[in-house]
Amino acid sequence: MTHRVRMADVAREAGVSLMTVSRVLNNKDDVSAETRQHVQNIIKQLGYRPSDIARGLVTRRTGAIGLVVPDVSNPYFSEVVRGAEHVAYAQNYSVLLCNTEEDPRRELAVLQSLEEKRVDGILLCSSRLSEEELEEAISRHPAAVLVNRRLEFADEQGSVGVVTLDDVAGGQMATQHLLDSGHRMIGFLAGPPTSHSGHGRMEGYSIAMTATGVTSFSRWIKPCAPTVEGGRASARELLSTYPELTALFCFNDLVAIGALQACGELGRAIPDDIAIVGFDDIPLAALVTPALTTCRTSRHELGTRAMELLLKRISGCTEACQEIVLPTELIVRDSAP
Amino acid sequence: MTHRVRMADVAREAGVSLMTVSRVLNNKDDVSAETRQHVQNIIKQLGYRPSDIARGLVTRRTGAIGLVVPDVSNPYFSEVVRGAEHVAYAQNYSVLLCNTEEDPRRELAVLQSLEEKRVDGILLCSSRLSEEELEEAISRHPAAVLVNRRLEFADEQGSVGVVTLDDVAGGQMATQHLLDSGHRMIGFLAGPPTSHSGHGRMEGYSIAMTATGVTSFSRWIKPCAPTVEGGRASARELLSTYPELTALFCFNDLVAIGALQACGELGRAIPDDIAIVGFDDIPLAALVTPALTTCRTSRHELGTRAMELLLKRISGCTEACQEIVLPTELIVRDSAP
DNA sequence: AATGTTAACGTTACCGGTAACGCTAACAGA
DNA sequence: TCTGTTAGCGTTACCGGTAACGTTAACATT
Repeated sequence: MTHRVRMADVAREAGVSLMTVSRVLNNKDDVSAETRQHVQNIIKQLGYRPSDIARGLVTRRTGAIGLVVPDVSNPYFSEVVRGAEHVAYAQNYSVLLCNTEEDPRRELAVLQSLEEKRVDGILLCSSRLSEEELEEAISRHPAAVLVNRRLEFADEQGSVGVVTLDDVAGGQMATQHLLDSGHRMIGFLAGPPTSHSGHGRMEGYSIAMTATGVTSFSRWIKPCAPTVEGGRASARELLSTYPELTALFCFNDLVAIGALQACGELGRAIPDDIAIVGFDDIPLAALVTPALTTCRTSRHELGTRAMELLLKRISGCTEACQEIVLPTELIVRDSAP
Repeated sequence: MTHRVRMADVAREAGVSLMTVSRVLNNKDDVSAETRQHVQNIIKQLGYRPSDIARGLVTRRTGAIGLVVPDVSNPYFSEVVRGAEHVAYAQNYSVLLCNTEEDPRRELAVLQSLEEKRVDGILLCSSRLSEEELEEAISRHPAAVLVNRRLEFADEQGSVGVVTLDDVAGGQMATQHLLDSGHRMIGFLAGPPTSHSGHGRMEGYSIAMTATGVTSFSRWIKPCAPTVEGGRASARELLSTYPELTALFCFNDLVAIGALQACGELGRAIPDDIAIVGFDDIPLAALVTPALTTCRTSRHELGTRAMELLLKRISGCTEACQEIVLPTELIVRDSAP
């Protein structure tokens, strides 16, 4: 291979100017049908591929979206990614996937790198940045949408789009389900203290408990790592300290599965001794024994809606393109019938 | 925001030439320490970010890798992605993630788009393309590594890197484990007929069976979709047709879990009536009841090794940069003790 | 006939960087 | 004193496209 074929080669070979080739490539008018066909033949014959780089330099648009997630291998985010990717592809955008590996410094580095790549917009999932860092980062990008995180002080009107789950309603629904079954001593394995979703779910839990007249439940709230092991360890501790608990509401399904294991080890039968409710309805939730009662969240829809919102904002929509809150759905299975 | 700040702005503000700014940005010599510091101050003050687009146009390198997978939300691939992404990031490459959604036409489209993006190389996982299409696509890219797929006719020496699992050894090991436990009537749920991995695992199965003197086992081989539901349906059929089977070796863990469910429905106890072995050791494998005996494949390592190989090839390594075969490891749990 | 109009194409000036030189002053060595 | 070397910086020509104009010939209009 001596030289990559470029537009000038096509133009020379076809006996036309650069602009005619450009017009053919971009399906513009002002080209006769025969010339167009002829140029297309030459393009195919030469195996020419236009350079998005050169095009991007002059058009100031890259057709690329930066998609930032804490961890692709987390099934939660990988489904979000898939949804987002699907929508982007359908509208001829490409996706630059960036893992932060849950590291805020890396998140900042990644956001800077996306700036240098001149992406047309960013989709930022579950950002771990501080309010200031986040605002700064967003302001430096032409368009941005946050998933599962909101800005407290949205100082500039509509400077960013937001897509979240209705965690409060979800937490309330899950807790109410347990309350309706007669439970009153309900513990909450709250997930990471920094998680915004966790706070929302806790708020829903509190609302339901308070509304039913249960008080002094705050000692039954225990933070934990959002993993099977985290749930197992914290459930053991919580159930040992407060053996009177008859139910557990868990930050997510992984934690709930850990709680399942802990109950097994402590000889507490599910759901007879302890009822358990998770969150997310990951595929695993239906497969464990007993199957998990949980709040379903459509992660795929989270991704699609967020990407749709972002592309709209890139196209200039500012009103009615700011916030979307997705509902959750209670899925009743064996762990809390 | 009137105008994005560019290098010329920095140069003017700092009272130096463009090249001096460029040298500072790229950490080159021939700049005095004080000038360097001064320019860096101006850069920070102006919030300047160099344009990878413009840089890419002149250097002919983008620092981007195209990563093509059938489905990110498949936990198998999402771990490969994570491994690959980690290595790329560590070497200052960025990753363009592309989902083919298991569609060969979309795979072709994605590969063409990556050409236009002028990526420095591609990492292609479990390609569903035909031999010819694959060769063509690879030849059009500056560097390429295949994962879980090999070219039959590697006509050009070292035109592509390959990273695969030792499916044959894995299949043999899994089958041998069952044989060692005294089983002779061992069925094989083979996965999709088009899967290269499936073929390898079947070969390992055949070798072990034949070596132990078991013959006419080919009727016990049944293809199936690589999913829980696929495994369940095929296991039901296979066990109904050949109730004499005492063990099942499964294409992957999802299929094995489906088989688990089928056995439950048919009233066959595991492992007493039927022993089951899966493949991959996905996180779920340890969590189902009974826990799955399976062949562990390090998907993360598949990703890291493949990306390392690709980056080496991009750097010009052609010898000793062609093929890597990763071993598998038998993980014995309750489903086939 | 003179003057629009329009379809179909070509010219040129960038987009924002870097490579490859060129230049200059200061200092060393012969 | 003259030449060579080197540190430190500047000039210029691209990289491969597109936007914004020109241009031209054919035809319609007045």
